[in-house]
Amino acid sequence: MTPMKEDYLKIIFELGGTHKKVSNKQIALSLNVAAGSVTEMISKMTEEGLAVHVPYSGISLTKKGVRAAEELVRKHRLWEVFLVEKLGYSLADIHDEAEQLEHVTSDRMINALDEMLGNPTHCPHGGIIPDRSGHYHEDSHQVLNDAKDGDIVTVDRFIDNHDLLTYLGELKLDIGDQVKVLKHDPFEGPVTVQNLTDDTELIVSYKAAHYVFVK
Amino acid sequence: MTPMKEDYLKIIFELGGTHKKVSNKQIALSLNVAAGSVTEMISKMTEEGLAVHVPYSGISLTKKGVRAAEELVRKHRLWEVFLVEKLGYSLADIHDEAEQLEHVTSDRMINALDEMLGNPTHCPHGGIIPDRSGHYHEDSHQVLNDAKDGDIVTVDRFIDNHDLLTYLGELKLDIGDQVKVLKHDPFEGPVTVQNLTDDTELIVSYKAAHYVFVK
DNA sequence: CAATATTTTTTGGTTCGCCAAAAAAATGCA
DNA sequence: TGCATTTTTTTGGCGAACCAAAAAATATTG
Ligand SMILES: [Fe+2]
Ligand SMILES: [Fe+2]
Ligand SMILES: [Fe+2]
Ligand SMILES: [Fe+2]
Repeated sequence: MTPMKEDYLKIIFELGGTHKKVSNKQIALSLNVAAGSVTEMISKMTEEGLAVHVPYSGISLTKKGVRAAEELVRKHRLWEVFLVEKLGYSLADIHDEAEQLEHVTSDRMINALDEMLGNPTHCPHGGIIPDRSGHYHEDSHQVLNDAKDGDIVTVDRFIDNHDLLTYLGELKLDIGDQVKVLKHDPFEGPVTVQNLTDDTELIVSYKAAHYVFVK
Repeated sequence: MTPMKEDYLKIIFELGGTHKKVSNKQIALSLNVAAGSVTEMISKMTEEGLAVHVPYSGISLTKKGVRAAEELVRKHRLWEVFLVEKLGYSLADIHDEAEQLEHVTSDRMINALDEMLGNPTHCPHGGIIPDRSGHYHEDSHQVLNDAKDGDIVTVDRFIDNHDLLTYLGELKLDIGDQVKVLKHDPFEGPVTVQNLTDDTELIVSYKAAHYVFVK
Protein backbone atom coordinates (compact mmCIF):
# COMPACT_ATOMS: atom_id res chain seq x y z
CA MET A 1 0.00 0.00 0.00
CA THR A 2 1.39 3.35 -1.06
CA PRO A 3 0.24 6.95 -0.40
CA MET A 4 -1.00 7.43 -3.95
CA LYS A 5 -2.84 4.11 -3.91
CA GLU A 6 -4.46 5.20 -0.68
CA ASP A 7 -5.60 8.43 -2.26
CA TYR A 8 -7.15 6.57 -5.18
CA LEU A 9 -8.97 4.37 -2.70
CA LYS A 10 -10.28 7.28 -0.72
CA ILE A 11 -11.42 9.22 -3.76
CA ILE A 12 -13.31 6.22 -5.18
CA PHE A 13 -14.95 5.82 -1.80
CA GLU A 14 -15.91 9.48 -1.68
CA LEU A 15 -17.26 9.41 -5.22
CA GLY A 16 -19.63 6.62 -4.22
CA GLY A 17 -17.65 3.51 -5.14
CA THR A 18 -19.32 1.58 -2.33
CA HIS A 19 -22.72 1.44 -3.99
CA LYS A 20 -22.17 2.41 -7.62
CA LYS A 21 -19.60 2.35 -10.36
CA VAL A 22 -17.35 5.37 -10.62
CA SER A 23 -15.93 6.47 -13.98
CA ASN A 24 -12.27 6.70 -14.87
CA LYS A 25 -12.79 10.34 -15.74
CA GLN A 26 -14.19 11.30 -12.34
CA ILE A 27 -11.17 9.81 -10.64
CA ALA A 28 -8.70 11.41 -13.04
CA LEU A 29 -10.31 14.81 -12.54
CA SER A 30 -10.42 14.52 -8.75
CA LEU A 31 -6.80 13.47 -8.44
CA ASN A 32 -5.43 15.64 -11.23
CA VAL A 33 -3.81 12.80 -13.12
CA ALA A 34 -4.12 11.60 -16.71
CA ALA A 35 -6.79 9.05 -17.60
CA GLY A 36 -4.12 6.54 -18.52
CA SER A 37 -2.61 6.74 -15.05
CA VAL A 38 -5.98 5.87 -13.57
CA THR A 39 -6.41 2.78 -15.76
CA GLU A 40 -2.97 1.63 -14.72
CA MET A 41 -3.43 2.18 -10.98
CA ILE A 42 -6.88 0.61 -11.01
CA SER A 43 -5.54 -2.53 -12.60
CA LYS A 44 -3.07 -2.86 -9.74
CA MET A 45 -5.78 -2.28 -7.18
CA THR A 46 -7.90 -4.92 -8.87
CA GLU A 47 -5.07 -7.45 -8.66
CA GLU A 48 -4.79 -6.69 -4.96
CA GLY A 49 -8.48 -7.28 -4.43
CA LEU A 50 -9.30 -3.71 -3.47
CA ALA A 51 -11.40 -2.75 -6.46
CA VAL A 52 -13.53 -4.29 -9.17
CA HIS A 53 -13.05 -3.00 -12.66
CA VAL A 54 -15.29 -3.71 -15.63
CA PRO A 55 -13.42 -2.23 -18.62
CA TYR A 56 -15.20 0.67 -20.30
CA SER A 57 -17.86 0.47 -17.65
CA GLY A 58 -16.56 1.61 -14.30
CA ILE A 59 -14.82 1.00 -11.03
CA SER A 60 -16.15 0.11 -7.60
CA LEU A 61 -14.66 -1.08 -4.33
CA THR A 62 -14.61 -4.57 -2.87
CA LYS A 63 -15.43 -5.15 0.80
CA LYS A 64 -11.73 -5.06 1.50
CA GLY A 65 -11.37 -1.80 -0.42
CA VAL A 66 -14.26 -0.20 1.45
CA ARG A 67 -12.78 -1.24 4.77
CA ALA A 68 -9.42 0.25 3.88
CA ALA A 69 -11.02 3.49 2.68
CA GLU A 70 -13.01 3.87 5.90
CA GLU A 71 -9.81 3.43 7.83
CA LEU A 72 -8.27 6.29 5.89
CA VAL A 73 -11.26 8.57 6.33
CA ARG A 74 -11.08 7.83 10.04
CA LYS A 75 -7.42 8.77 10.17
CA HIS A 76 -7.92 11.88 8.09
CA ARG A 77 -10.76 13.22 10.20
CA LEU A 78 -9.25 12.41 13.57
CA TRP A 79 -6.10 14.30 12.61
CA GLU A 80 -8.31 17.21 11.60
CA VAL A 81 -9.88 17.23 15.05
CA PHE A 82 -6.42 17.10 16.60
CA LEU A 83 -5.18 20.05 14.55
CA VAL A 84 -8.14 22.21 15.55
CA GLU A 85 -8.52 21.15 19.18
CA LYS A 86 -4.92 20.70 20.20
CA LEU A 87 -2.85 22.82 17.84
CA GLY A 88 -5.21 25.74 17.31
CA TYR A 89 -5.56 25.44 13.54
CA SER A 90 -8.46 27.03 11.70
CA LEU A 91 -10.93 25.04 9.60
CA ALA A 92 -9.46 26.08 6.28
CA ASP A 93 -5.90 24.95 7.08
CA ILE A 94 -6.38 21.44 8.36
CA HIS A 95 -7.25 19.43 5.27
CA ASP A 96 -3.86 19.51 3.57
CA GLU A 97 -1.96 18.68 6.73
CA ALA A 98 -4.30 15.78 7.50
CA GLU A 99 -3.89 14.58 3.93
CA GLN A 100 -0.22 13.94 4.68
CA LEU A 101 -0.55 12.61 8.20
CA GLU A 102 -3.18 10.01 7.28
CA HIS A 103 -0.62 8.05 5.26
CA VAL A 104 1.84 7.57 8.10
CA THR A 105 -0.57 6.63 10.84
CA SER A 106 -0.57 3.13 12.27
CA ASP A 107 -3.67 1.50 13.74
CA ARG A 108 -2.19 1.74 17.17
CA MET A 109 -1.50 5.43 16.74
CA ILE A 110 -4.95 6.32 15.46
CA ASN A 111 -6.69 4.46 18.24
CA ALA A 112 -4.58 6.21 20.86
CA LEU A 113 -5.26 9.55 19.19
CA ASP A 114 -8.98 8.81 19.10
CA GLU A 115 -8.96 8.17 22.81
CA MET A 116 -6.86 11.22 23.57
CA LEU A 117 -9.39 13.37 21.71
CA GLY A 118 -12.30 11.83 23.62
CA ASN A 119 -13.65 9.69 20.76
CA PRO A 120 -15.09 12.51 18.71
CA THR A 121 -17.92 11.60 16.33
CA HIS A 122 -17.51 14.37 13.77
CA CYS A 123 -14.62 16.15 12.11
CA PRO A 124 -14.44 19.94 12.22
CA HIS A 125 -16.22 20.16 8.85
CA GLY A 126 -19.12 18.15 10.20
CA GLY A 127 -18.23 14.82 8.56
CA ILE A 128 -18.80 11.62 10.50
CA ILE A 129 -15.74 9.84 11.86
CA PRO A 130 -15.99 6.09 11.29
CA ASP A 131 -15.43 4.17 14.49
CA ARG A 132 -12.73 1.56 15.12
CA SER A 133 -14.67 -1.06 13.19
CA GLY A 134 -15.22 1.29 10.28
CA HIS A 135 -18.91 1.98 10.75
CA TYR A 136 -19.64 5.07 8.75
CA HIS A 137 -22.77 6.83 7.62
CA GLU A 138 -22.78 10.39 6.38
CA ASP A 139 -26.03 11.76 7.75
CA SER A 140 -27.01 15.09 6.24
CA HIS A 141 -27.99 15.05 2.59
CA GLN A 142 -29.90 18.26 1.97
CA VAL A 143 -27.79 20.98 0.49
CA LEU A 144 -28.34 24.69 1.19
CA ASN A 145 -29.34 25.27 -2.41
CA ASP A 146 -32.22 22.79 -2.07
CA ALA A 147 -33.84 24.61 0.85
CA LYS A 148 -36.98 26.59 -0.17
CA ASP A 149 -37.29 30.33 0.29
CA GLY A 150 -38.63 30.96 3.77
CA ASP A 151 -37.15 27.75 5.25
CA ILE A 152 -35.16 27.96 8.46
CA VAL A 153 -32.30 25.44 8.51
CA THR A 154 -29.20 24.63 10.56
CA VAL A 155 -25.77 24.47 8.89
CA ASP A 156 -24.50 20.97 9.49
CA ARG A 157 -21.51 20.10 7.35
CA PHE A 158 -19.11 21.57 4.77
CA ILE A 159 -17.27 19.81 1.98
CA ASP A 160 -13.71 20.38 3.09
CA ASN A 161 -12.18 22.24 0.23
CA HIS A 162 -9.72 24.95 1.16
CA ASP A 163 -11.08 27.67 -1.13
CA LEU A 164 -14.65 26.97 -0.10
CA LEU A 165 -13.76 27.17 3.56
CA THR A 166 -11.88 30.41 3.10
CA TYR A 167 -14.90 31.85 1.29
CA LEU A 168 -17.32 30.69 3.98
CA GLY A 169 -14.97 32.03 6.63
CA GLU A 170 -15.07 35.48 5.04
CA LEU A 171 -18.85 35.22 4.91
CA LYS A 172 -18.83 34.27 8.60
CA LEU A 173 -21.01 31.22 8.07
CA ASP A 174 -20.21 28.48 10.59
CA ILE A 175 -21.37 24.97 11.37
CA GLY A 176 -24.26 25.16 13.82
CA ASP A 177 -25.55 28.52 12.58
CA GLN A 178 -29.30 28.81 12.02
CA VAL A 179 -30.16 30.55 8.78
CA LYS A 180 -33.38 31.65 7.10
CA VAL A 181 -33.38 31.27 3.31
CA LEU A 182 -34.58 34.53 1.75
CA LYS A 183 -34.29 34.05 -2.02
CA HIS A 184 -32.70 32.09 -4.86
CA ASP A 185 -31.57 34.21 -7.81
CA PRO A 186 -32.30 32.69 -11.23
CA PHE A 187 -29.74 31.46 -13.79
CA GLU A 188 -27.51 29.83 -11.19
CA GLY A 189 -27.40 33.04 -9.23
CA PRO A 190 -26.57 33.21 -5.51
CA VAL A 191 -28.77 32.29 -2.58
CA THR A 192 -29.51 35.05 -0.08
CA VAL A 193 -29.87 33.95 3.53
CA GLN A 194 -30.24 35.60 6.90
CA ASN A 195 -27.91 34.28 9.56
CA LEU A 196 -30.14 34.19 12.64
CA THR A 197 -27.17 33.64 14.92
CA ASP A 198 -25.81 37.14 14.46
CA ASP A 199 -28.65 38.56 12.37
CA THR A 200 -26.67 39.43 9.25
CA GLU A 201 -27.63 38.92 5.63
CA LEU A 202 -25.35 36.76 3.48
CA ILE A 203 -25.15 36.18 -0.26
CA VAL A 204 -23.86 32.66 -0.96
CA SER A 205 -22.77 31.74 -4.49
CA TYR A 206 -24.71 29.06 -6.36
CA LYS A 207 -21.77 26.68 -6.33
CA ALA A 208 -20.97 27.16 -2.64
CA ALA A 209 -24.64 26.58 -1.82
CA HIS A 210 -24.15 23.04 -3.15
CA TYR A 211 -21.24 22.41 -0.81
CA VAL A 212 -23.01 23.42 2.40
CA PHE A 213 -25.17 20.73 4.00
CA VAL A 214 -28.12 21.65 6.20
CA LYS A 215 -30.92 20.03 8.14
CA MET B 1 13.11 17.49 -0.72
CA THR B 2 11.98 13.90 -0.45
CA PRO B 3 11.69 11.53 2.56
CA MET B 4 14.72 9.50 1.52
CA LYS B 5 16.80 12.61 0.93
CA GLU B 6 15.79 13.77 4.39
CA ASP B 7 16.94 10.50 5.90
CA TYR B 8 20.31 10.77 4.17
CA LEU B 9 20.63 14.27 5.55
CA LYS B 10 19.78 13.20 9.08
CA ILE B 11 22.13 10.22 9.06
CA ILE B 12 25.05 12.29 7.80
CA PHE B 13 24.30 14.77 10.57
CA GLU B 14 24.18 12.02 13.18
CA LEU B 15 27.40 10.46 11.93
CA GLY B 16 29.18 13.77 12.48
CA GLY B 17 28.91 15.43 9.07
CA THR B 18 28.86 18.85 10.71
CA HIS B 19 32.48 18.77 11.75
CA LYS B 20 34.09 15.91 9.83
CA LYS B 21 33.84 13.95 6.63
CA VAL B 22 31.64 10.88 6.70
CA SER B 23 32.40 7.89 4.47
CA ASN B 24 30.13 6.48 1.83
CA LYS B 25 30.25 3.13 3.58
CA GLN B 26 29.04 4.45 6.92
CA ILE B 27 26.02 5.97 5.25
CA ALA B 28 25.27 2.88 3.20
CA LEU B 29 25.46 0.71 6.29
CA SER B 30 23.28 3.00 8.39
CA LEU B 31 20.56 3.29 5.78
CA ASN B 32 20.76 -0.26 4.49
CA VAL B 33 21.30 0.72 0.89
CA ALA B 34 23.99 -0.18 -1.64
CA ALA B 35 27.11 1.97 -1.86
CA GLY B 36 26.19 2.98 -5.39
CA SER B 37 22.88 4.38 -4.22
CA VAL B 38 24.71 6.58 -1.74
CA THR B 39 27.06 8.00 -4.39
CA GLU B 40 24.04 8.82 -6.54
CA MET B 41 21.98 10.46 -3.81
CA ILE B 42 24.96 12.43 -2.52
CA SER B 43 25.60 13.89 -5.95
CA LYS B 44 22.02 15.21 -5.98
CA MET B 45 22.40 16.65 -2.53
CA THR B 46 25.62 18.32 -3.59
CA GLU B 47 23.88 19.94 -6.56
CA GLU B 48 21.24 21.26 -4.21
CA GLY B 49 23.84 22.77 -1.94
CA LEU B 50 23.10 20.53 1.04
CA ALA B 51 26.33 18.55 1.10
CA VAL B 52 29.94 18.79 0.03
CA HIS B 53 31.44 15.74 -1.60
CA VAL B 54 35.12 15.17 -2.33
CA PRO B 55 35.18 11.97 -4.40
CA TYR B 56 36.94 9.05 -2.73
CA SER B 57 37.42 11.19 0.35
CA GLY B 58 34.13 11.81 2.09
CA ILE B 59 30.90 13.73 2.58
CA SER B 60 30.01 16.56 4.91
CA LEU B 61 27.13 18.99 5.24
CA THR B 62 26.93 22.62 4.20
CA LYS B 63 25.42 25.24 6.52
CA LYS B 64 22.16 24.79 4.69
CA GLY B 65 22.38 21.02 5.10
CA VAL B 66 23.08 21.30 8.81
CA ARG B 67 20.13 23.63 9.29
CA ALA B 68 17.79 21.25 7.46
CA ALA B 69 19.06 18.28 9.48
CA GLU B 70 18.51 20.08 12.77
CA GLU B 71 14.97 20.84 11.70
CA LEU B 72 14.40 17.13 11.12
CA VAL B 73 15.92 16.10 14.43
CA ARG B 74 13.64 18.64 16.10
CA LYS B 75 10.58 17.19 14.39
CA HIS B 76 11.59 13.64 15.15
CA ARG B 77 12.18 14.23 18.84
CA LEU B 78 9.11 16.37 19.42
CA TRP B 79 6.92 13.66 17.91
CA GLU B 80 8.62 11.17 20.22
CA VAL B 81 7.68 13.31 23.21
CA PHE B 82 4.12 13.52 21.92
CA LEU B 83 3.84 9.76 21.52
CA VAL B 84 5.01 9.11 25.06
CA GLU B 85 3.29 11.98 26.86
CA LYS B 86 0.03 12.15 24.99
CA LEU B 87 -0.53 8.74 23.46
CA GLY B 88 0.98 6.53 26.14
CA TYR B 89 3.64 4.87 24.01
CA SER B 90 6.65 3.18 25.58
CA LEU B 91 10.22 4.19 24.82
CA ALA B 92 10.94 1.29 22.52
CA ASP B 93 7.98 1.91 20.21
CA ILE B 94 8.29 5.58 19.38
CA HIS B 95 11.26 5.77 17.05
CA ASP B 96 9.72 4.11 14.02
CA GLU B 97 6.50 6.09 14.25
CA ALA B 98 8.40 9.37 14.62
CA GLU B 99 10.55 8.37 11.65
CA GLN B 100 7.44 8.56 9.47
CA LEU B 101 5.79 11.57 11.03
CA GLU B 102 8.90 13.76 10.76
CA HIS B 103 8.60 13.78 6.96
CA VAL B 104 5.08 15.18 6.82
CA THR B 105 5.42 17.90 9.42
CA SER B 106 5.25 21.54 8.39
CA ASP B 107 7.03 24.29 10.31
CA ARG B 108 3.74 25.60 11.51
CA MET B 109 2.72 22.19 12.79
CA ILE B 110 5.94 21.49 14.64
CA ASN B 111 5.93 24.86 16.35
CA ALA B 112 2.33 24.37 17.49
CA LEU B 113 3.20 20.87 18.71
CA ASP B 114 6.23 22.21 20.55
CA GLU B 115 4.06 24.69 22.36
CA MET B 116 1.35 22.14 23.14
CA LEU B 117 3.99 19.91 24.75
CA GLY B 118 5.32 22.79 26.84
CA ASN B 119 8.56 23.32 24.88
CA PRO B 120 10.34 20.20 26.07
CA THR B 121 14.13 20.28 25.97
CA HIS B 122 14.84 16.56 25.68
CA CYS B 123 13.30 13.62 23.87
CA PRO B 124 12.32 10.49 25.84
CA HIS B 125 15.71 8.91 25.08
CA GLY B 126 17.49 11.89 26.59
CA GLY B 127 18.52 13.58 23.32
CA ILE B 128 18.42 17.35 23.12
CA ILE B 129 15.61 18.90 21.09
CA PRO B 130 16.94 21.74 18.93
CA ASP B 131 14.94 24.91 19.41
CA ARG B 132 13.05 26.83 16.73
CA SER B 133 16.25 28.37 15.42
CA GLY B 134 17.99 25.01 15.33
CA HIS B 135 20.34 25.46 18.24
CA TYR B 136 21.49 22.00 19.15
CA HIS B 137 24.20 20.60 21.35
CA GLU B 138 24.25 17.01 22.50
CA ASP B 139 25.61 17.29 26.03
CA SER B 140 26.63 13.94 27.45
CA HIS B 141 29.60 12.27 25.85
CA GLN B 142 30.80 9.68 28.33
CA VAL B 143 29.55 6.22 27.60
CA LEU B 144 28.81 3.62 30.30
CA ASN B 145 31.67 1.49 29.07
CA ASP B 146 34.16 4.31 29.72
CA ALA B 147 33.27 4.67 33.40
CA LYS B 148 35.89 3.14 35.73
CA ASP B 149 35.12 0.35 38.18
CA GLY B 150 33.89 1.92 41.39
CA ASP B 151 32.49 5.04 39.68
CA ILE B 152 28.94 6.13 40.48
CA VAL B 153 27.21 7.67 37.45
CA THR B 154 23.74 8.75 36.35
CA VAL B 155 22.18 7.32 33.20
CA ASP B 156 21.52 10.24 30.93
CA ARG B 157 20.73 9.24 27.38
CA PHE B 158 20.17 6.18 25.17
CA ILE B 159 20.82 5.79 21.46
CA ASP B 160 17.30 5.18 20.24
CA ASN B 161 17.51 1.83 18.60
CA HIS B 162 14.53 -0.45 19.08
CA ASP B 163 16.44 -3.59 19.98
CA LEU B 164 18.68 -1.75 22.40
CA LEU B 165 15.71 -0.18 24.14
CA THR B 166 13.92 -3.48 24.42
CA TYR B 167 17.04 -4.99 25.95
CA LEU B 168 17.49 -2.14 28.42
CA GLY B 169 13.78 -2.35 29.25
CA GLU B 170 14.18 -6.02 30.20
CA LEU B 171 17.20 -5.08 32.28
CA LYS B 172 15.12 -2.36 33.96
CA LEU B 173 17.70 0.32 33.37
CA ASP B 174 16.08 3.75 32.92
CA ILE B 175 17.18 7.29 32.24
CA GLY B 176 17.88 9.02 35.57
CA ASP B 177 18.95 5.85 37.38
CA GLN B 178 22.12 6.10 39.47
CA VAL B 179 24.42 3.14 39.00
CA LYS B 180 27.70 2.01 40.52
CA VAL B 181 30.08 0.34 38.10
CA LEU B 182 31.32 -2.92 39.61
CA LYS B 183 33.51 -4.55 36.94
CA HIS B 184 34.42 -4.75 33.27
CA ASP B 185 34.94 -8.28 31.94
CA PRO B 186 37.90 -8.64 29.55
CA PHE B 187 37.75 -9.49 25.84
CA GLU B 188 34.76 -7.26 25.15
CA GLY B 189 32.83 -8.91 27.94
CA PRO B 190 29.90 -7.28 29.73
CA VAL B 191 29.97 -4.53 32.32
CA THR B 192 28.47 -5.35 35.70
CA VAL B 193 26.76 -2.49 37.49
CA GLN B 194 24.65 -2.02 40.59
CA ASN B 195 21.49 -0.01 40.05
CA LEU B 196 21.34 2.14 43.18
CA THR B 197 17.76 3.18 42.43
CA ASP B 198 16.32 -0.26 43.18
CA ASP B 199 19.50 -1.91 44.42
CA THR B 200 19.72 -4.67 41.81
CA GLU B 201 22.77 -5.96 39.99
CA LEU B 202 22.76 -5.77 36.18
CA ILE B 203 25.00 -7.27 33.55
CA VAL B 204 25.15 -5.01 30.50
CA SER B 205 26.65 -6.30 27.25
CA TYR B 206 29.82 -4.68 25.93
CA LYS B 207 28.01 -3.29 22.89
CA ALA B 208 25.04 -1.94 24.84
CA ALA B 209 27.44 -0.27 27.26
CA HIS B 210 28.59 1.87 24.30
CA TYR B 211 25.05 3.01 23.59
CA VAL B 212 24.24 4.22 27.10
CA PHE B 213 25.43 7.73 27.95
CA VAL B 214 26.16 8.72 31.54
CA LYS B 215 27.45 11.65 33.54
C1' DC C 1 57.12 -1.11 -2.64
C1' DA C 2 54.50 -4.29 -4.74
C1' DA C 3 50.44 -7.25 -4.09
C1' DT C 4 46.21 -7.74 -1.95
C1' DA C 5 42.20 -5.98 0.21
C1' DT C 6 38.88 -2.44 0.77
C1' DT C 7 36.27 1.36 -0.61
C1' DT C 8 34.18 4.12 -4.02
C1' DT C 9 32.38 5.16 -8.41
C1' DT C 10 30.47 3.77 -12.78
C1' DT C 11 27.57 1.10 -15.59
C1' DG C 12 23.54 -1.29 -16.95
C1' DG C 13 19.19 -2.69 -15.49
C1' DT C 14 14.72 -2.85 -12.39
C1' DT C 15 10.26 -1.02 -10.60
C1' DC C 16 6.94 2.51 -9.69
C1' DG C 17 4.12 6.20 -10.88
C1' DC C 18 3.45 9.63 -14.16
C1' DC C 19 2.50 11.59 -18.98
C1' DA C 20 1.12 12.34 -24.10
C1' DA C 21 -0.52 10.52 -28.03
C1' DA C 22 -2.62 6.73 -30.63
C1' DA C 23 -6.06 3.26 -30.94
C1' DA C 24 -10.35 1.20 -29.54
C1' DA C 25 -14.88 1.21 -27.58
C1' DA C 26 -19.03 3.39 -26.15
C1' DT C 27 -22.27 7.09 -26.46
C1' DG C 28 -25.01 10.76 -28.41
C1' DC C 29 -27.54 12.70 -31.87
C1' DA C 30 -29.33 13.53 -36.50
C1' DT D 1 -28.78 3.65 -38.62
C1' DG D 2 -24.55 6.14 -39.24
C1' DC D 3 -21.24 9.67 -38.10
C1' DA D 4 -19.09 12.48 -34.68
C1' DT D 5 -17.85 13.12 -30.01
C1' DT D 6 -16.39 11.47 -25.67
C1' DT D 7 -14.37 8.16 -22.81
C1' DT D 8 -11.28 4.55 -22.00
C1' DT D 9 -7.42 1.71 -22.83
C1' DT D 10 -2.97 0.87 -24.91
C1' DT D 11 1.54 2.14 -26.19
C1' DG D 12 5.99 4.13 -25.70
C1' DG D 13 8.74 6.98 -22.82
C1' DC D 14 10.47 9.66 -18.60
C1' DG D 15 12.45 10.54 -13.82
C1' DA D 16 13.33 8.92 -9.25
C1' DA D 17 15.39 5.70 -6.36
C1' DC D 18 16.99 1.29 -5.96
C1' DC D 19 20.37 -2.83 -6.94
C1' DA D 20 24.36 -5.97 -8.57
C1' DA D 21 28.42 -6.31 -10.76
C1' DA D 22 32.46 -4.19 -13.08
C1' DA D 23 36.00 -0.83 -12.99
C1' DA D 24 38.80 2.58 -10.71
C1' DA D 25 40.99 4.56 -6.79
C1' DT D 26 42.85 4.22 -2.30
C1' DA D 27 44.62 1.80 1.79
C1' DT D 28 46.99 -1.90 4.11
C1' DT D 29 50.57 -4.93 4.84
C1' DG D 30 54.25 -8.50 4.14
FE1 LIG E 1 -10.26 16.89 5.06
FE1 LIG F 1 -4.09 11.51 1.25
FE1 LIG G 1 14.19 8.37 17.45
FE1 LIG H 1 12.98 9.52 8.57
